Amino acid sequence: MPSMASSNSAQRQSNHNTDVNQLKKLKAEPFARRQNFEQHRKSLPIAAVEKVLLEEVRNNDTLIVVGETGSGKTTQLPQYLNNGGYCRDGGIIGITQPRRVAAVTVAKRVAEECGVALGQQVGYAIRFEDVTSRSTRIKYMTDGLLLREALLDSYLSKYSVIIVDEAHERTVHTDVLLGLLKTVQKTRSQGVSDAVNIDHREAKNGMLLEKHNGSEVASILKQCQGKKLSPLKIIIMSASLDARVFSEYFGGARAVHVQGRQYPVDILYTRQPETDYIDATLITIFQIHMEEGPGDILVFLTGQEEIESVERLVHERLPQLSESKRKLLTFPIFSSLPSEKQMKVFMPAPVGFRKVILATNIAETSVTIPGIKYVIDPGMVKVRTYEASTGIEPLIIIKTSKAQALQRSGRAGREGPGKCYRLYPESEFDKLKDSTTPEIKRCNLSNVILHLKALGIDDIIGFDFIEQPDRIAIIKSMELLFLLGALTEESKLSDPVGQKMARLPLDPIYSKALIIASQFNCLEEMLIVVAMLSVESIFYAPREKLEESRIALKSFASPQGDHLTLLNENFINSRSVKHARDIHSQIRRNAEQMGFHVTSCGDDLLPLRRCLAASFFLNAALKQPDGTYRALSSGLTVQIHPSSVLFRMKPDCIIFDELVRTNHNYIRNISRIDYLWLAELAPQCYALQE
DNA sequence: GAGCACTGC
Repeated sequence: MPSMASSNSAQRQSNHNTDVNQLKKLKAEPFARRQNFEQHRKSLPIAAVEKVLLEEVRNNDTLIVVGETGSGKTTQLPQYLNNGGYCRDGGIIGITQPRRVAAVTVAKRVAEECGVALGQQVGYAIRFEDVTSRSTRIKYMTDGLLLREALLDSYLSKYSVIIVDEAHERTVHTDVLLGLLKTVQKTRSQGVSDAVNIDHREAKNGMLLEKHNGSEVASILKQCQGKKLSPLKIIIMSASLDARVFSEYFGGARAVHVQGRQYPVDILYTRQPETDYIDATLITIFQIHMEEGPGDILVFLTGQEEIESVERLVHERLPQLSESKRKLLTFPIFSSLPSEKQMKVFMPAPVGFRKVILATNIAETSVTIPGIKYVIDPGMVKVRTYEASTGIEPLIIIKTSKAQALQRSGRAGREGPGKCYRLYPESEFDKLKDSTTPEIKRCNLSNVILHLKALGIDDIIGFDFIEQPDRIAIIKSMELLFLLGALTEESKLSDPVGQKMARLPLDPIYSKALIIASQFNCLEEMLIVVAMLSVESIFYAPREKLEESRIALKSFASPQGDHLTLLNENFINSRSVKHARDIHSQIRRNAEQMGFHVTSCGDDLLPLRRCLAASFFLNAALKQPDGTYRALSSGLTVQIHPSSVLFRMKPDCIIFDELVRTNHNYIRNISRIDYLWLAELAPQCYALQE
């Protein structure tokens, strides 16, 4: 790897500087820090191509930048563009990230490098947090947030450049954003002068259409009036493997490659396929521990259950080793683990000990753990899929893609040369898919459709997605939106229901529940229920204290069902509670802005259950003689999940929030309703039989 | 009487 030499020397250089700075600390700190940043910036691989990049951006409306880990593209390119004059007329350089932490940490770093206060020239915006000001010129944000902004300003007119970072991850948000940007760019470059002259009576709902002839460019928002729209530069940043996909999508856009900076990682394969990858994992952990030099081990497993069993097995075998070799510590990490426990993986091991981190996918991109020298990759991953026929989203365990295997092995080369043990033969690696199936091909599309419709894009099947979602999945989701009253018979966004639903940052069913609750005078209560349903369970039951947590839970139980239980906080996950509170205050504000009256039904919670029936009617189920339930819309036989407060009570007619398939079809978060309410409140689905 | 990968608005 040619970049290695320069990387090492750069490191020595900066260490030397740090020492010198310590001596001058009192007098010259700000200056020294700036100088340090300057040195660091110049040492990044991307610095060598600054001029080339600026020239390519000048000559091309769309550019693909391919850069591996450590190239510096995320922090540097926006600064180059700023210096290159792309903010001159008040334009903003927007950089999107799939994850919130990335947006925040990169923005902080860049503000420091620029020597400005965060939120001034450099800022960030994520849900619940807007750290920008009128002077902000470089703005980091989540891609989902930019999509929301597009609902208010469909031209994204305040941005002169939009950089879509980590595009290879292909989240739903990224894919929808790419489609939108393509349309916006076209409109801004050719339709601008026409559009500004459009008769305003034609403009409705901030329409943004793909065709730009005559009155169809009705996409004029008030804020665009009298404003001269400048062309939009789009930059797509991606890791190397799939640059061609992006280039083709943007009409053969140019791609520039930027060298990465990573330490070399030795990849080792097994000779034969493993029949039991858990056992193979265990053997590999101990093999590394006995034979290899110091350095921590990162193991990629598929879920909590595997992590806990490997942890148990390691502890069972440890006593078989000689005493001096027992210095091995395990640390689990997965997203539902409370943050205090997650934090433990970041603590350095005591002297002489080796850490083994047992992780899910969370360690692939979301969390970077220092000290990792060895990666064990069994090659499996648990993913959510979508079955259009039933609407179920089952989790299944599948083989990783090549890109994913590469990402995992890269985790061993962040601080020095490392090793990655792939627990399958090299011939198997060659058979893996190049990249992971994009999320848009395996998820429920109702929110995507609602969003596109609100942007004025009516032809969803004809929409120019980078990868077309399944036709059946589109139709299924449109059906759902129609039954909820969000779409008209002509598949247009309905006014006001569809319009209001699109404005709320929630699942369509939850938005509908808020709209109905505002009419039934129980919005106060429904805002709480919906906020709680929108987060992972706030109840946390560690295995070792299962009984205790059950007793604590019982004191909250409402005999009317789980939704009412959520209204009534000892075994509570504080991260979930905070998240629910944030969502609650956001949607309450949204509701008020939309003119909803936030009133309470007081002690009589009957109207609340009627609202639940009126919005979750597609998730209604009837008890059958054998105590199981029949889900009315899918016809599936389902069972109440044992975690439900109604598990033993088994009311005749219920609505549920979600259906999960494990050993059985389990329904979760359930409320008792009256069967007759369905015909009364959802006649579009349930006609009374004569 | 069960166990759910990861994000995001």
